[in-house]
Amino acid sequence: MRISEVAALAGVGAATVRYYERRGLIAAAPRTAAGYRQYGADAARRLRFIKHAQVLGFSLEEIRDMLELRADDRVACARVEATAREKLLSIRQRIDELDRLSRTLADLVHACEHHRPAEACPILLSVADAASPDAWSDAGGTRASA
Amino acid sequence: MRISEVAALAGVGAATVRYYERRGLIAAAPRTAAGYRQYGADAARRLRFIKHAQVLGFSLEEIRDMLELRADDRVACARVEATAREKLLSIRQRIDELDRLSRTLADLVHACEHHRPAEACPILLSVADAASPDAWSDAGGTRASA
DNA sequence: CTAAACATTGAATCCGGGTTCAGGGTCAAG
DNA sequence: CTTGACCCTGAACCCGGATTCAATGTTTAG
Repeated sequence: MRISEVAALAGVGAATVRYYERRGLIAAAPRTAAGYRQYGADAARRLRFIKHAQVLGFSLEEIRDMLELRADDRVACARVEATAREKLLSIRQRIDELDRLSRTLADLVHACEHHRPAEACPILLSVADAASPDAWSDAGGTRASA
Repeated sequence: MRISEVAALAGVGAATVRYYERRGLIAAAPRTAAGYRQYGADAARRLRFIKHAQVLGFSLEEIRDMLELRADDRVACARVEATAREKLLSIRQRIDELDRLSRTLADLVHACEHHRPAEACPILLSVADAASPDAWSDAGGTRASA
């Protein structure tokens, strides 16, 4: 199939496929006599792998490295696992922090429910507790007119 | 204190502080006669809040929006609350996505634990094999944002 | 007084991850 | 044969988020 077909199957644009090729994430596709790239189903799978890995928080470079490990059979699994473990840790950490922030925010929204005047708005008074008390209550405005 | 001091307290570079000022994330600091920016502890707190929010995955623009809630002193509490609610929703969505990702990754890492040779690496199999990209497309497959 | 170590500015650069553009070829239908 | 959809290439551009540079001014310790 041609590039835009494989791209569509993977949910990316044709330009992105070429870009991945340049970046070494996918092999240079065989060409027709006219120079058109030709892809098989495997290419679509590989592209989907890349997208998935990206969604999981891997950078293109990390993904390329993982894909390259396929050549290096002996160590591959362990290295891939190590990379995945690292990502897992950082994702969990992120979840944790977001969770704390969401609880803080939820409390404040809840406290806000009685539509007070702005000077008494609990959010305005203390939203940033999760980060550090008072981060909001100074610097009287975000205006930065130079 | 001067710019590099406050920057150090927040764990960023002085250039970043100026950059944040330009971007409207922090107020323009008062200046000495010579034009040097002067900061108080509040500025450091605000910077730390920004860094923290960034780590949580908020863009500078989102962070600025959050901080601007404070700038609109006159606006009713209701508006503030609505914005906070929006943020809360997006945070929860984020948590949700990350949670799904972490479960997928954890499954894969777990499957990896017996240090198979690369031919059997579950992570690599998902790209190498026509058989089952499912490990990725099922658990992790819900679209990332939007 | 001098030199180091700060500060100022705007502009340029960098990185990641793409997208768009210009200026062509190719192919199938009518 | 022409039209329109597709493809090619390399280069330029975009965005977010900074960082670095150059040219110049200020502060401070010796």
